[in-house]
Amino acid sequence: MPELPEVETSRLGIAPYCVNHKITHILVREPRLRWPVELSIGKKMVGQTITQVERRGKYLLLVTGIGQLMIHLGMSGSLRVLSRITEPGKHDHIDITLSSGNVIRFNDPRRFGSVIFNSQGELHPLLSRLGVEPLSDEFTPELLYQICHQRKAAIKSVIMNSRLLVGVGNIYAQEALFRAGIHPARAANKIAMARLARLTEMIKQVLNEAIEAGGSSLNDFTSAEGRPGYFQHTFQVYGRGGKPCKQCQSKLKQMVIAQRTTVYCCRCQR
DNA sequence: CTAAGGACCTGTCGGC
DNA sequence: TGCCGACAGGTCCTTA
Repeated sequence: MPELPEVETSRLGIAPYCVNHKITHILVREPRLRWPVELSIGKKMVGQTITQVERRGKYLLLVTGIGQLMIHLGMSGSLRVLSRITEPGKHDHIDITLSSGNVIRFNDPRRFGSVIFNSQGELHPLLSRLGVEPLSDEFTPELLYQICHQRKAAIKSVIMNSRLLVGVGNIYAQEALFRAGIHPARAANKIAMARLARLTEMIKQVLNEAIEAGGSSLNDFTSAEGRPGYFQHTFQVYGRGGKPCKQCQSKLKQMVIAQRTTVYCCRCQR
C-alpha cells in the first residue's frame, strides 16, 4: 500500500503510542523480510525509550538513545497498534511491545518490507543514497530542473527514482503528472522550466492532499480488524485506464513505464 | 555516470 | 469449481 502519504499517516498513527515509551520486548516471528531481520534486534532495543518517530522517504524511524529502528513497509506492509498481545494473524511478522502494554504489530504479506537496526550516529547506507524530500523547502523548481536537464529517461521514472526524489511511487507519480499536464513518457530533459515548476507544485499538492485525507480517515489505528490508516482516495488517472478523463472525457490510455502500469490522458498530457 | 531489466514474495482477479 | 497467468501501491542489484 504505502507511498509517502501512507507512511506519513502510519507515522502519525503510531507516534502517540511510541514517543516516551520504553521498548520491553521485540518478537520476530518471521525474519525473512527484504533484508533478514537481525536476531539481536531485541537485545539491542529492549530497555530503550523511543524519543521520536521520524520519516525519511518511505522509511519510518523509531529513534532511541542507542540507535534507531528503520521500518520500511515495502509494497504490502502495515503497522497496527494493539492494546495487548492477541493471537497473531498470517503475516504478522514482528511485535514491538512497549512499557504501556501497547504493541506495535508489523504485518507484510509480500515481505518486501524491512525492519533494520541502525546504531546511533551512523548514517545507514540505505538512507545515505536517498534523494530530496518532496515536501521540504529544498525541493524547488530549480532543483527539479537540475535533476531533469541531463536525463533522457521518462519523466515518470525520474520522479520515481528514490536516489533523486523520495516518496513518489506509482500512484502519485501518475496523479502529479496528470495535474501538471505532462506526458509520463516524455524525456525529462525535454520539459521546459515552467512546466517543471508546475510539476514541482503538483507533486507537493498531491502528496499533501493525500496526507490530509489519511489524517482525517485515520480514526482507528488501534482497530482490531482491517488495515489501519489507509484510505480510499479518488484518483484522476491511477487505475482508470480505458475510462473517460475527468477533465476532457477522452478515453484514458495505458502504457508500461519502468515495468509499471501507467495511465494518462493523451489530450491533457503532452 | 545513466538506463533498463530482473529479482525478491504472496494474494487476488479474470479468463478458460 | 479449479487451474493458470497477469498483475499489485517498492527498490536494490546487475548488466549494458
